[in-house]
Amino acid sequence: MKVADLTAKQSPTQNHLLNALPAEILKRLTPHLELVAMPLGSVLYESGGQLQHVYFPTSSIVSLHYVMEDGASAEIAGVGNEGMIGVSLFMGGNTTPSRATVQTGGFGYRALWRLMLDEFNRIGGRRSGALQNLLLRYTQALMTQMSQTAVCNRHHSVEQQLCRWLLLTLDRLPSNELTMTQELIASMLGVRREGITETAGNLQREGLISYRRGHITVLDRVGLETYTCECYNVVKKEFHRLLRDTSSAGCLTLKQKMSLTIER
Amino acid sequence: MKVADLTAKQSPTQNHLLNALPAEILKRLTPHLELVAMPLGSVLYESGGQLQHVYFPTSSIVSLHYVMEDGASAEIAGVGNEGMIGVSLFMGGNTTPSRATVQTGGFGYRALWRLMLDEFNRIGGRRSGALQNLLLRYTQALMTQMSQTAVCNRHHSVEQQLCRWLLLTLDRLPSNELTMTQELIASMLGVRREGITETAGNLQREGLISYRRGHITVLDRVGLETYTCECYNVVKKEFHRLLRDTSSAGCLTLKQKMSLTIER
DNA sequence: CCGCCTATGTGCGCTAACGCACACAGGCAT
DNA sequence: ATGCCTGTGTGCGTTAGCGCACATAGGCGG
Repeated sequence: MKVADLTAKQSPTQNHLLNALPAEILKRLTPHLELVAMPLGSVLYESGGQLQHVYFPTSSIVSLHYVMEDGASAEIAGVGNEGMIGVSLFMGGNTTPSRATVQTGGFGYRALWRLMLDEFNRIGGRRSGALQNLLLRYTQALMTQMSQTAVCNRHHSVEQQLCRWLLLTLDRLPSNELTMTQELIASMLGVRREGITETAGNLQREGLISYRRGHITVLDRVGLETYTCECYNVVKKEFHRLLRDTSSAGCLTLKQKMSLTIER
Repeated sequence: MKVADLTAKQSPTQNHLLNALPAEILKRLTPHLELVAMPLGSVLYESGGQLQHVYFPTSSIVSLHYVMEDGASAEIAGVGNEGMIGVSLFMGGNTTPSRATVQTGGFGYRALWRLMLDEFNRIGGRRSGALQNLLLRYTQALMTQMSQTAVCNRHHSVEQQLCRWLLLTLDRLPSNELTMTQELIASMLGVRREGITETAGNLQREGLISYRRGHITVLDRVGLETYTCECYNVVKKEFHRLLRDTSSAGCLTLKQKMSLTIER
């Protein structure tokens, strides 16, 4: 598939948050949404840097992570087509101590901060605006993800964490294949690369995944769910509860994913 | 000091958030703020439970933590006189997967959720209301704390984490003494009790703290700061940046704390 | 088709933290 | 003053994950 094909198929509604907006607001916003390529590794925000744009990924996945003084890092949360990068704008802080890096290359839409902020504070027919309402709910979902990351980091094994991470990433992608080196996964989870090699090897031996140099294919999603810790489900449920109307749009269902696997 | 003395001295302005509100709003709110005792161990919210009140601690400290299926737990963030319990109300979720438990007994003010929500959505003279603005900034500070907890859990030693935790707790208290068993600290950090015994023993040997059955006194605050990881400072700075005007009110300065130590 | 860069596999020894099993001791209730 | 409960000290063996040092192998560019 060529890049032209990919961009041709892009639409703001592929981002679940944008898709969940009332038609009126989306219409008002659309002319100001800029489609941008988000290549692997590009840094959307540096720690402490001022926000220029708010990003709505469609086919890309972004990792919010903190880089320590000694260079080690740890992911705090991930953001895909279910979410948005730039919550701190609406919270009033405009910047965060964490960094936002593209973890899976793809596309997304962005809008200038001023525009989004105005819309956030705009008053609809009754009390607060629909955008504000939606984004605040998303913020809470994001907080749940952060919390659960903290819990998971404390108590769960690398294997459990890898499964959680694979599942969360998978849920943001249209297919069963992640383009992702073990090195990169390791740096996301904040563990050794060898640790990932080992656990991924186990999962492959168990027939749950298969991989080749930088590509991981999930073969048995349900199996992964039994290997992961409760953290995955906590996050998943909370996203669903808070963003019901938006949680399935444009995303393949489990069934569709399974059939994709079989085709392969 | 008797309980009567303690309650007599209570005022909503001892909570930094309340204190930072414009006089007009605080005046409107005050009649609806109920002073409540918050004894050690009491549960303000159960995981998934509906919020009835929003709490503003004055002399108490509350721990937001997640309890796992196997009973183990981990703290996600702490809330003292700098903050508020019940952010999820404003975010629109009304409930969270985590639990809120009083970790240091004391007092606080609470208000019925309906009232707070109305005030949150009330429109001031210009764009959004002052309460909304303040609480959103607090929410971001809370997110920073959660994020840093995740990072710290991943990369730092028990000793570093204990120092961080002691400092964060100390910053919320009027004196240099924490009333706190090692068992409780361990359950907050999600580590073994023996691990705390050992580390606390080291810190005592180094002359940084001294303790006796359930009471820890910080002797050398600056020393602790050199032992802790960067996480403490990240959280501290971010709180200060986001809530400048509120960050010192009612709180003893370092100097005052040191002199308290010397008096002792 | 070849070479090379980069990703992955594997094997050490090492350490922090765990789990468990006690021994001891402070301080509140009687 | 005397118990006794609860908090603290200590000493094991065990283990997950680390750090390092390589060996191998996939697959892209020439």
